[in-house]
Amino acid sequence: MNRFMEQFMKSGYKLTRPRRLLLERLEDLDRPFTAEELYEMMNREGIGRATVFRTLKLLLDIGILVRVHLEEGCQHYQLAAGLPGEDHHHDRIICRFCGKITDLDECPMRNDVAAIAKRSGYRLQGHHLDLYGICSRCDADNQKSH
Amino acid sequence: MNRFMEQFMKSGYKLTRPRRLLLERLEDLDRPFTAEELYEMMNREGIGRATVFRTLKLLLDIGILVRVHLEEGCQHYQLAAGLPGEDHHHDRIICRFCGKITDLDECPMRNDVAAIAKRSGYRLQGHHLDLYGICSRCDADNQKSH
DNA sequence: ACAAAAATGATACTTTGTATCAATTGGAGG
DNA sequence: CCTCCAATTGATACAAAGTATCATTTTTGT
Ligand SMILES: [Mn+2]
Ligand SMILES: [Mn+2]
Ligand SMILES: [Zn+2]
Ligand SMILES: [Zn+2]
Repeated sequence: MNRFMEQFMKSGYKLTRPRRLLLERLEDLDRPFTAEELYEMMNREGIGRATVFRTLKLLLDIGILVRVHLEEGCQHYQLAAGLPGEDHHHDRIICRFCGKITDLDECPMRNDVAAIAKRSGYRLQGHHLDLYGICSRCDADNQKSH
Repeated sequence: MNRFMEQFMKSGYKLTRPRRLLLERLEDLDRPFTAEELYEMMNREGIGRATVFRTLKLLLDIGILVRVHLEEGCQHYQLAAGLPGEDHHHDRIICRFCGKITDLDECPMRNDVAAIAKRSGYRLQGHHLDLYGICSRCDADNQKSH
């Protein structure tokens, strides 16, 4: 009964065997993953295709997962950072080598974003920022292997 | 022989009938579109499925089109803003109502992005920013219709 | 006009995701 | 603990999105 299961129960849905197994796997996944990757894992334990896709949709809805759009290849998922229901702010920095994603705790936007937006004629509602770079681990690895 | 066709020729590929027709349609498309939408348009003129998908890939490669990841539903395409080969900077503001995308001419990042990134242990390479809001046209329309 | 190379479109296929539905199961209430 | 029923499941068939193949056509340099 990990933190995901508790959060899941609160949502009112039944905590079934397939869902429990899936939520267990999530513990380990520290990288974005595709539906197909998850399906292959779960299918080894007998979980059906439809169930995996249905559950993914549920977890998005509940807020346990968020969709991630990487530079190439969309339709990835990852654990939602921070607490659900909170301000939906997901500025982040992504390693171009290994795909690791770290959420920024500070928003690096200038104060005059709103002004810039207004000049373009839009009423601003929100934003999403992705920084790209190389994480320290990959950076170190690449130094060595050269 | 519009600006796209000239740019296309320079790339060294043959300017064939299907490609010419497709590049003509692009003139009009001021919104992001899916491959399927484009296929349906072109198919009315006898262009085959494979050709449309192949040509899309070509145009991405040449830099006439860029891929756009919208909040919901990825895999859209739109005309590349600015000149190709230039700094790959595509910060933009997107209308949540009609999908209109306007590129920002100014980058609203604070000067200390690099510092924030460094604190997270990454070596920063670039970024991508999406602002979200309501465009002036949709804003006005919504006022009226209420 | 000719030939070679590039491109096309029909077709079949793969991949990714969804609808259907009979069978199963979790868990609320007795 | 047992019962019951709505919720859920997985098999299957299907739909949508994209790719490989290949015989035929088109483009372009000469
Ligand atoms: Mn921010
Ligand atoms: Mn910028
Ligand atoms: Zn990395
Ligand atoms: Zn709009």
